[in-house]
Amino acid sequence: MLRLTKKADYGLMALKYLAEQADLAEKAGADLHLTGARSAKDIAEAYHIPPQLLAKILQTLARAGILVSHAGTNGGYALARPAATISTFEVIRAIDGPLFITSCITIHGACDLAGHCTIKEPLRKVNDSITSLLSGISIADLAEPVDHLPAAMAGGLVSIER
Amino acid sequence: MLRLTKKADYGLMALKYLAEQADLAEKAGADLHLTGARSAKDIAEAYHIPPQLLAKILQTLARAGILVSHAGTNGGYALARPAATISTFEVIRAIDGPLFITSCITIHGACDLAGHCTIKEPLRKVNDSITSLLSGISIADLAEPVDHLPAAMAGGLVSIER
DNA sequence: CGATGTACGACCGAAATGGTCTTGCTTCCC
DNA sequence: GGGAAGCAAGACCATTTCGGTCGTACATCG
Repeated sequence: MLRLTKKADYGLMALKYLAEQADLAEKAGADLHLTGARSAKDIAEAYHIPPQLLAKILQTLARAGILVSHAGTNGGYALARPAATISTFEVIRAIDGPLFITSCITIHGACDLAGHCTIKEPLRKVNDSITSLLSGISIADLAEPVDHLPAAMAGGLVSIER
Repeated sequence: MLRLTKKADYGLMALKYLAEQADLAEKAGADLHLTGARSAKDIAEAYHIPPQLLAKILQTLARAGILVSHAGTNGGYALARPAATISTFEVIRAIDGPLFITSCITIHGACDLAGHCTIKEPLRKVNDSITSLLSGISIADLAEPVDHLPAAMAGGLVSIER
């Protein structure tokens, strides 16, 4: 249940990586017009993921305004904004699309089963809770050792085993 | 993203329905050994969902100990416990299986990509938050008009449009 | 015994997912 | 200017998952 796709996984990993690069570049005082830009291939190699697939993911991220791309030799991708201002929610939505927790809630909020689906209201709230949870977590939060996560993440630690 | 399957949807709807039936039966003082038992076909008709599919879902729930079944004429399914003690999490897990938010976290907690997946730790916490969120919502919460949901559901209402 | 209903496994088509290939266009550097 | 490095984008494909159906077997009540 509640699985996010491998693409989203990859996307988050790549963003985290780029965030670290940007951080390093900044600390080194580098005067690159694109601080910490890295090619899709580099990132793919770092994490052992299919380069072509990652490329496609990065492209969609760039289209969504989360990354900026730079073609040509020594080109690559870099964060379009500071890592702290990019939420995981935004990323996931850009990659996986605006899907909802319940199949019954469409884009227009209408239920296929007009009247007889009384379950959707409470579930919509669950949905909202999750979105706000994800919205509260930025790429920067992923990049740094996470001991103190945003308040949104408070909550029991239910252990899940089969 | 974060979609739960139609089966889980159906399962929750059916449980809600059964919870209401049990409630009615109790109020009427009925002395049924199985209070509010309903056949799969009845429920399916009430919500316009494929009867055979629902039957299979109910069987799964019965195997999970959430429902009790009674074969034969006038048989059917009823809640095995009070609706307030059945969490949505439990239901979803029974139907969809113990899947995790990130594909990288397996049952054994091991990551395919041994070392180089540094994203999983924070995501695991998100995962835990969601589980505890769902654990805090019972079937009874779904059945009654939901104005005051459990505290776990506090959180911003982020509106999501395409 | 027969009607009603659960139990369960095999099966199937459609859609989503994960991934590859090809082709084209930009930019840098020699 | 001409490569080489790199992004852009779309067609394409294999595999899995999902939603749903069918058939058969078994239980129970009247």
